[in-house]
Amino acid sequence: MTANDGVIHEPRACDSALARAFNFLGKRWSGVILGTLTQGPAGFSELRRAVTGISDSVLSERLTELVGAGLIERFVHDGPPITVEYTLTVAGKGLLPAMRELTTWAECNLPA
Amino acid sequence: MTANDGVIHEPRACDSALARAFNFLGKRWSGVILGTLTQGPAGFSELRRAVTGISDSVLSERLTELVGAGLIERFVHDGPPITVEYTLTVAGKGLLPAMRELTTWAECNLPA
DNA sequence: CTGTGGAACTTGCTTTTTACTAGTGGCTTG
DNA sequence: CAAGCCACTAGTAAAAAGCAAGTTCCACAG
Repeated sequence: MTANDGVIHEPRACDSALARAFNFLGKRWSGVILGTLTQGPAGFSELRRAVTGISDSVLSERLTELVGAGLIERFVHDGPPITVEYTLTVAGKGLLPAMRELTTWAECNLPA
Repeated sequence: MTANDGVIHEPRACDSALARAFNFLGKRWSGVILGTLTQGPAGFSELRRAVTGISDSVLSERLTELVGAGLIERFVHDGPPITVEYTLTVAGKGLLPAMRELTTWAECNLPA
């Protein structure tokens, strides 16, 4: 160690912010749920239908997580016909541009 | 069915392109691997160090998948000291803008 | 030439996540 | 009041991820 003191081969880490993002998005279904919600609020069954393939329990779990993370909100409208509505929070809406980028990318680069 | 023929309450599906994107990105680690590779090519061990927490077997699997999907390429430089290098393909590089969006979003909305 | 160590994986086994039913309680519809 | 939708919760089985070790090829130290 003669000349390059201090510059100890930084091991090239992935951006920690990106890593944090993929703590949520890297979980199966989260991205699609968020993506669906970008089109507007939805109820539980509506989401289940939109996110083809997901099961009730996992949807419930993912929603709880995302609410906990502050990306979506859960509103209970008690009618009498009590309904639940999930919407994006401000933080969640911030994902819109990224989602759009992702969508256009997928359209060009991922054949169906 | 009198006036609204054809407009049968479309069940609001998530954009299929987005869903396709999350077929890859929705898997644990894929996003971070791709994100690391946006900073330049890397070898296996380099990736293992960059993607903190991933195991060898999963990294190997993810890389194979991503190669198969055409997002990254695997080059074998046989020296004698034979080394392998993973780089983004053109399709993979197309993810850059989306990644950037995601990173800035995470910086603002996801506290460490 | 023996020993240490890195690169790039693969294999085998355990633990965590997901998925697949079912079931609950409130409320509407016929 | 039976049948059905909504929003979930519970229980269990299958799939994925994690962990630890082993492998081959090579380089460098002693």
